[in-house]
Amino acid sequence: MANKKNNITFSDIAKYTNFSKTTISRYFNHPETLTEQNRNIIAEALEKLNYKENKVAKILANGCTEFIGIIIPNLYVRYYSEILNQILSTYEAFGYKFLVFISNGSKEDERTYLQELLAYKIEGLIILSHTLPSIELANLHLPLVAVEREDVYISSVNSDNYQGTILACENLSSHDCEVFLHISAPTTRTTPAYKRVEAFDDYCEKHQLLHHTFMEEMGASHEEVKSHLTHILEQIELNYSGIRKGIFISGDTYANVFLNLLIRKYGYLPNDYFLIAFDDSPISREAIIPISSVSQQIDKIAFEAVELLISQIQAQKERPAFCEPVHKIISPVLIPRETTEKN
Amino acid sequence: MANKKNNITFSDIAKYTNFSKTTISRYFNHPETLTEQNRNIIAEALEKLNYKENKVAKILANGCTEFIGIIIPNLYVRYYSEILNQILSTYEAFGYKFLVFISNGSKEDERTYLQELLAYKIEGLIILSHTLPSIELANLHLPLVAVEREDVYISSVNSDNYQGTILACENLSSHDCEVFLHISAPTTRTTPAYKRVEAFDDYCEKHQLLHHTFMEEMGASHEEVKSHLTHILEQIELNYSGIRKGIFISGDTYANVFLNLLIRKYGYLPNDYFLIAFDDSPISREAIIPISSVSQQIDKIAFEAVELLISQIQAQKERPAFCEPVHKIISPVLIPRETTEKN
DNA sequence: TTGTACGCGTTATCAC
DNA sequence: GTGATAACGCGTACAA
Repeated sequence: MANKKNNITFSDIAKYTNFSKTTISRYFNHPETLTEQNRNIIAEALEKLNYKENKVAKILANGCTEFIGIIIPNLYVRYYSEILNQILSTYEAFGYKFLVFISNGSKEDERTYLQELLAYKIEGLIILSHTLPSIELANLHLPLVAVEREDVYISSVNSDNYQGTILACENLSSHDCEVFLHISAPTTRTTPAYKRVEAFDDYCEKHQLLHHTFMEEMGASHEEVKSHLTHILEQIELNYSGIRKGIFISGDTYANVFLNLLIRKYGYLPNDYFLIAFDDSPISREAIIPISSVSQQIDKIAFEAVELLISQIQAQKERPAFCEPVHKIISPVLIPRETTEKN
Repeated sequence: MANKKNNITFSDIAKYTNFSKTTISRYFNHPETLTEQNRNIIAEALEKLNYKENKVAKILANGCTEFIGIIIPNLYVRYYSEILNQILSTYEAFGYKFLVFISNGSKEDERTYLQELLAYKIEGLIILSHTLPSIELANLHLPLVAVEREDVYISSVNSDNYQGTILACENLSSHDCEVFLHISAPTTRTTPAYKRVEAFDDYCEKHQLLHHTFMEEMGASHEEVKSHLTHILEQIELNYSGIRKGIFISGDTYANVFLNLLIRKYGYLPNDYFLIAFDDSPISREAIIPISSVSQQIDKIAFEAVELLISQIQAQKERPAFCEPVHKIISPVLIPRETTEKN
């Protein structure tokens, strides 16, 4: 009944039921073409012989792996772990399985991951790492969606960094801030986050507001970040003392550190400080004083990314032609909290 | 040269080089059995025809998927995202690929994930979710390693929760705390974290210390946690005012909330409060006052889990007999920070 | 050292 | 409705 490897196959079921392998296959893929009686016979046999399906064989025969590859920089940054969380959760909706690689920033390694993913015949790729240029990725001729990274030659889903920044500025305006400050790590022009820099400047210049941007490399460790922000805080206290400061910090990990520095200095958040962060990761809500933040709606980004990818997978199956990159934008939402809405 | 699907296979390479498919296969799997000259010829052909390997076919032929399945509760909790991070990173060391499912706590769904994983012929499973009892998992007769969950019938890797708690208590002792308090969410006897409760009680009773355990359901949201801890803090202030309090909080997310409550009340950490948390996730270091914490050495746990799983996979290949469950314990390390080491 | 022939477990294309 | 038969792409006895 079972072969040496103790693996029940269609052949075994076929022998047992006196049908052919074809009929067993149809039982799974086109059950409506069988009589109910025969369906029952097969169902019983499957049960009795304890049949387990083998998708590897299925893939080889019909070419559909239902695999999507993911290359993500790390899971240490909240944004990434949450977006992976949301992407993996789309299994319920779409049924695609995910092969996940963590990229450590080495191009060499990342190319290895790509080869491995291609070898497993992934149907599409979601890429969050920013190591390889999009032109190289486009040359894979594989359905592909980038999330929050350079996306000149490939499809992508991003949050509207420009609009989100405007929301933050408008909130700071509504609190009559007298100087607008932007704290950010350096970004390059092709990066989605660069839009935050642009938007901040645009807004301040349009409304003729006193403003300044602190843009510097913050370092990788918490201690480095803390020391950089300590220095920035000193400058702010020196140059803008006594006036209402609206501070927009790109990234709420930084914002949390900055807030903690203020609290350790004063024991409370001084009245002339108004803080808004970006991302709205849990730390914003859990900070000692809950931090106002621009939420990226990560669940939507993830869902749209998978949906867009699948639509491209299907498009390519029908006509394997070149697809124009599609760029989707998700609107962010301002979550006002205590660092701006004081009472 | 290429077939209709534009897929180069061994056949194509064979025709092109006038070797047989077998020789091409050997080029990859036993290159030493070819002359260097022929190897070069084949290498050139592979290059010229742009051959891409197909691991799906390979799997079907030799049965080795190099897939490991992972079922993890979520990536919202830092411990899980970090352990997934570390597990995925073992690709460098072992080459196994990971199929990841997020379990939402439904048994039904989890069984679906298991079936899916089995259909893809995973060679082993790492399970962190605690939805299904280990007896059911053991019945899969699949190499299996549990991490930080009930593990009566299956192999596991856990941190030494008992020893970690003792380390915490010893530190609090060294600061001459007069009352020992333990704040924890409820745990059940078969859960690894239950050992923290036991160890705390054992230590306090052995040393005849005044002690109390606050064990209550904290709720899922930050706001709920905050409200529970506010209440606990009130009780502590009421019952133990004026004496040195050593507080052991199981989980540094809770510890951070508790610390923030103290700082918002006093503007600083009062001298009679000594705090130690468990887990040492980034929040411990990044809290407004860095929190002393018992580190679980997640990197080691992840590595040992994968290593143990692979050893079981190999053992089963050699003699597919029943394997006694193996339980590995990783020693935690106390990371002293400002909430205990005051100056 | 190299080639032949068959197997892995399923799907697809025809016939019947 | 059902059944042969040939793919799918690679590995491996066994033979040469």
